[in-house]
Amino acid sequence: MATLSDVATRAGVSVSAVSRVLSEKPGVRVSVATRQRIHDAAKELNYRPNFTARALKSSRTHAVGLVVPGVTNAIFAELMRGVEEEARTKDYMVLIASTERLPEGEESIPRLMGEGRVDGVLVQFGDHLSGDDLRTVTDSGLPVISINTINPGSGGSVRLEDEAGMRLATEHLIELGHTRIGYAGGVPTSESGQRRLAGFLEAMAAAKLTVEPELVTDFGYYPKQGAQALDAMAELSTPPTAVVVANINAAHGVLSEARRLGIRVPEDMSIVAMHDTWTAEIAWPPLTCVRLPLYELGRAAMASLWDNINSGTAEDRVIADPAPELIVRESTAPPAR
Amino acid sequence: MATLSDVATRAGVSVSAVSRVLSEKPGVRVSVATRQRIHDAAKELNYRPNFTARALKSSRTHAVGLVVPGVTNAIFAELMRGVEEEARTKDYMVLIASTERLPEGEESIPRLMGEGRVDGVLVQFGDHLSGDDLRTVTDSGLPVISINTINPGSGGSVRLEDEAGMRLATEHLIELGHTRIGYAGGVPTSESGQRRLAGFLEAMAAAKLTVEPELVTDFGYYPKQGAQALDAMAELSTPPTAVVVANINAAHGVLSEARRLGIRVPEDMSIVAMHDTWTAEIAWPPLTCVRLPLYELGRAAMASLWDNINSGTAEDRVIADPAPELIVRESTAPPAR
DNA sequence: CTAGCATGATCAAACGATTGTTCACGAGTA
DNA sequence: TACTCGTGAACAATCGTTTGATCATGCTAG
Repeated sequence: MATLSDVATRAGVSVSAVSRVLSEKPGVRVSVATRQRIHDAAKELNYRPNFTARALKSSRTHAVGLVVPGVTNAIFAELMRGVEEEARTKDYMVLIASTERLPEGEESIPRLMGEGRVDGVLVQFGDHLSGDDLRTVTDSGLPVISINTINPGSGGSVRLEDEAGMRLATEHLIELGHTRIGYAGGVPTSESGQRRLAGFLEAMAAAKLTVEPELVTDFGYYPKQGAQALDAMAELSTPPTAVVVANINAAHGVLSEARRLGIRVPEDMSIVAMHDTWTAEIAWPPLTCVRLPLYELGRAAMASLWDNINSGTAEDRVIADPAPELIVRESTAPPAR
Repeated sequence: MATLSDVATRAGVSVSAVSRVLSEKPGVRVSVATRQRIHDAAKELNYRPNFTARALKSSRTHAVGLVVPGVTNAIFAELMRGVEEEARTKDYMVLIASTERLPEGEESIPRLMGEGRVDGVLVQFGDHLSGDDLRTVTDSGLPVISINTINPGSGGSVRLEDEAGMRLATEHLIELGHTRIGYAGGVPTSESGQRRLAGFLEAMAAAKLTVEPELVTDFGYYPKQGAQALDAMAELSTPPTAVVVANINAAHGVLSEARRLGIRVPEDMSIVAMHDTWTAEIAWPPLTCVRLPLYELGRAAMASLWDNINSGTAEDRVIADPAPELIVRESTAPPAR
């Protein structure tokens, strides 16, 4: 709680002298003696610069906002870990803003962005964020990096190779011998969802397999919606022998629902999912997944935001290293026959 | 980006008038006409009070820190959700500080607390936080609420009924007919760990069952450590027929390891775990758990911190509503014979 | 007619740090 | 001796809000 002027008094100098010495700017003219006295006084008083004062003067808060659809899923956790770690190296703090269950008319996003609380924002648009919210975010004038979506307005983005990932997943099923393959995707308005679907369709087309419309669903990425997707497919006269699920959270829902419906995985139906979080291993059966670098995505997002804050550059980056990788576990097998 | 003085100019009044009107303090004498003009001007300029300036003047940042051992687990997620939601009702923001993989000598905690960035801190001590860290936190003078640990220094705490929870879990196994029951606990220095162990021992004593020392382990709460615990028990000449795992994350590790060792759950060994997160349902077999109110714990923690910030009161609360509840799934069964 | 007072608004001093400008002093030069 | 210049440090304004103190005005009451 010691202030600059406390230190100044104790060292017998002016506050400006203390400020200059402690901030260690090159080219300050202070004698060795006073420099020493200032350092001593600061140490004795356990001086720490007051963040709010600094932020007011410099209009830099050294904090960024992370806007996410929800915090209770493993994908968020991985992403968060990457963001957190990169933020630490940049001497930044992370403010979480979850859009989950936001009451109607709640304006926490505009407030987060409009009050000068953060220097920039990382946004992962969920399925349910409105165009209004999007506009608020992009119109704020703050540096924004959108995660896994190309931002229609200004601002940069970081993305994964969704298309390649889904191709990999689909090819795996095709190689196993499946021909009637279903797709459980996200809501069609989502841009990354479109890329994932494209990857699936490409792989199917490349193998000269037809994709029947009723085998392509777009309920969403939550477990419940995965369950819905499976329900829809199970009702068909000839259900698919394998399903590509565009999100691992939804895949967990698919698995639960399969158990409920008495569909054996992988004997009756193979499941391959997008994203490889730690929950893939504890699931039953352990999920065959495509691993995309979520942690690196988080790091890259934070790094890009930092660049954007400090130099105004805004680029759209694709995180391709490490490359998408198929992790084969026990939820996929050749079709029964 | 509009400031008070921008609004003042536009409305043709002084900044102080604007400040008083917009902050809506009772007992301000401003005519209806100017009041209206001020409101209009503020709206037209889309004025938002600058957070840093406000924080500097009032020494209130309307932000709290949440210090946790890690962000990639479902227990954190539940807790976080509660904290977040309560914070929103109190008009507070949450800053995450993970102590996971903190480089040696990293002083992010002292900085978080010493620079006036937050009005208070919520701390969930993990297994690996040093006494030094603890002292830094309690000595900072900031309001602190510790989560699921009684804080040795000042500051309040919120806890769960760990003891009752473990009793419930153990009694479940006893009722199923198990007599040789193992215990996979957290590191012995953790206070909540001691309470959990106590609950286990009580239930065993009440049933007049002996607890052999080699059946009680204390590796920790991470999946890997759960696996270690199972390894240790499996090596015994007579392994237990059931194991109480003091943390669901560790339980997932136990399950994986059991699969690796060819131990069938629940046929060869029953597993019951503490905490009921969403991962319990996707595990194989779905885990029998004791549900403790983690979400409510998060809310209560934030609410207590708020009280502490605003009135200086610091109490130790036990969150007993809803009461611990046994959720029976498929990882427990009567002993084979 | 003027002291007293309520009303409505402005002034100005903080909060703590940063930073361009100024100042005092002594050494070096003409 | 007078002037310049370099050095080491203090002065003072500023960031945007808050808030106690002050002030101008018109009205009531004595």
